[in-house]
Amino acid sequence: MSVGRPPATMTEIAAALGVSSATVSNALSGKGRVSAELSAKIRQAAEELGYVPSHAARALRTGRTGVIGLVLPDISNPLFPQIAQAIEQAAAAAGYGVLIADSRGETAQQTAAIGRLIERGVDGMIVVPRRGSRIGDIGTPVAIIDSPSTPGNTVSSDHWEGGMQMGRHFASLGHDKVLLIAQSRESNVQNDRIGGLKAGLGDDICCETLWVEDLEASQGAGSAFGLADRVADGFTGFAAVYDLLALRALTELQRDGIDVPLQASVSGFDDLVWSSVVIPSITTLRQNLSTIAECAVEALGHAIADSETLSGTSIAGRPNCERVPMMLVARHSTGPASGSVVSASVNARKDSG
Amino acid sequence: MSVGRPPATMTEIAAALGVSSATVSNALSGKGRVSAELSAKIRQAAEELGYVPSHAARALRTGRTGVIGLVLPDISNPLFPQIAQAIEQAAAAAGYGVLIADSRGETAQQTAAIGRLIERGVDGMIVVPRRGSRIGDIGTPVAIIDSPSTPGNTVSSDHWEGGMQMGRHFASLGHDKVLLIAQSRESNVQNDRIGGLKAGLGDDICCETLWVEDLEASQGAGSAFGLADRVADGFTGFAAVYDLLALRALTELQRDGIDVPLQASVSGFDDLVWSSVVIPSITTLRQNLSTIAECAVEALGHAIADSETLSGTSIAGRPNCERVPMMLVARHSTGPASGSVVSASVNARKDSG
DNA sequence: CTGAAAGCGCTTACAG
DNA sequence: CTGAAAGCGCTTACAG
Repeated sequence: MSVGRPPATMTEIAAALGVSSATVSNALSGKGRVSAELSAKIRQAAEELGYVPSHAARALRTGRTGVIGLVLPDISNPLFPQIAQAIEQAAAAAGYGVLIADSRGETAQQTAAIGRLIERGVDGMIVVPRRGSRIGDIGTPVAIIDSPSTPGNTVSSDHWEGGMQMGRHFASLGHDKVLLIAQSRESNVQNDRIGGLKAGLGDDICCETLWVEDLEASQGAGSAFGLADRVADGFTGFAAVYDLLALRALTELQRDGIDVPLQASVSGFDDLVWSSVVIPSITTLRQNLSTIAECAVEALGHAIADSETLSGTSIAGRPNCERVPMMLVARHSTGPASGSVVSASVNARKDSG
Repeated sequence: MSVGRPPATMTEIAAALGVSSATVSNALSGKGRVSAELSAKIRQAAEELGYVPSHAARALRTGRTGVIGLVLPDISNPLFPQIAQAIEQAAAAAGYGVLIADSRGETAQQTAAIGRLIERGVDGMIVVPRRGSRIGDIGTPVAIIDSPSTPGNTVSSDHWEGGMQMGRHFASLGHDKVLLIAQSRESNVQNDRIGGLKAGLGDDICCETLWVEDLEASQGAGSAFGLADRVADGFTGFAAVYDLLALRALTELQRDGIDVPLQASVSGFDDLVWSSVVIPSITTLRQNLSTIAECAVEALGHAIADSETLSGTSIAGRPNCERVPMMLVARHSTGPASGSVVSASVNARKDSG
């Protein structure tokens, strides 16, 4: 593509070759029946003249923009950028552009964001809903990334199974008392993870769940979790429901003079940057975001196709995407007995799942 | 907007009212001279019929899509989501949609990302360049967010001045030996921050810079920074050039039994989530991202307007945007002498700046 | 102040 | 296999 010259149009190619623009269109799209020779000549001319398709014209004519929207809740959850990146990749591969919309704050913002995208003419959208919000029929194809236990969910990681992996990991390391740390009882994702963790730990391990939400409500935000007391009570495992909580737990333990990993193990979920940056680095569970993104884009593509055939909206739904497996990333894997069980692999308890 | 009925067009409004579509267009855009009464009637009809403008048609006709591109480098830098959010806000307020493109990996990806956006017909784009890359004339209006010392920079925080604030903060707390922790010598942003830190600390305070890059080259990634030794050497201040490094420093110190903030102070830059989540929370410098975003969008808007008048590209450039101030967020502000100087405010040394 | 007309660049039946 | 024609919905000179 030479800089400076404006991009050529189909009409110009047609004029240069003495053919009709319909033929140019057919040759370039490969749809109409155009002879191989002419087709080749046209393709070459397009190349030489620096043809760039006009998305606007195509959109006006076909009613499809080739753009999908991505609605993300408050950015304060540091996982979302990675989702955005994965979606952008998958969308680009499928020929879609991605228009972003942020729905931080109230649920009303989410509705507004969706409205803006519709006005811009997106062919469909992928939404990661705000906690506790339901995305109804919005008159446009939608794919939803939330949790398998959410009604209307299109694609998500298998948070429950992930929790189970982590629970088994703790079990295999020989922990007897494990504290589960979560933040919101309203979060489907967190509830799934907690459920899985309990199942993975099994009946022989004592576990208790600390809901930070309650803690902050009663003592004000920013209060410590009181983990040192738990260690005194015999807890050696601390399994947080996402990495930020794990980070909080780790630093609080360290601050209070508890040696991690010698006296306690800490784990999180999502494998965000700092899980591996912190010393000691923490064990976590990585989501397969590229698969999730691909599933979402594919499902949305189908929904878009369907919405043309059928009349109205269609919620995307495909098999094999509702429970994308997560991957355990074991980092400081020391058990309670000063590191003697370090390399034990995942224990195959059969009492659950 | 009633669901189910397809959005009305200008032509339909015109038909319903028995006027021409040109008049409808003029009334709705407020450009042409249309009588107040007719104008009101048209606006009302538009409302009732559920008029939604066709961006595609407008784009085809005017040659402008009302969409700008946002090119971001590797997401692994957790500041970028916040930038993205701020840009989306500012762009929406200015009537633009935001198409994202990710340029992780090689510089070639950045070029490819820019190309994709141009093909999609964006009116212009905002790019946060990859370290060490230069954005030349790309035939489309561009605004660049980097650092004041980068040639071609459009808008950025005043990283140098921010560094100076932080340096003075350490000075005011009475530290004698401060270790500066940075990662890449190629980063303009990091160099600016280091320069400012040194100036803010002044000549009386001993400071040294640890380049982690060198460390990893010689000892492999993931190696400890050896900060405990520094404490033994009398260092009490640890000023990292971004929060992730600060986090690493904090946990390493704590792991090695150093009490923060009693024996050492740790600070970062950017005020990312975890700076306030960690215990103890760390002092940092917050960028004014909404101002930066607004400046970038405004500058880009001017560049887009110019590019229609003049012939070719124009690089955005506006006053007052090249050095947006940063804000100190003091958290654990203890000096080296076991907390006696906790609440000292910023020291007004005059030996620099 | 209002309208008729052209045209942005493409695609899609429909003829030939 | 190829072309002429219409039209997607808007905006913009230009007449009236």
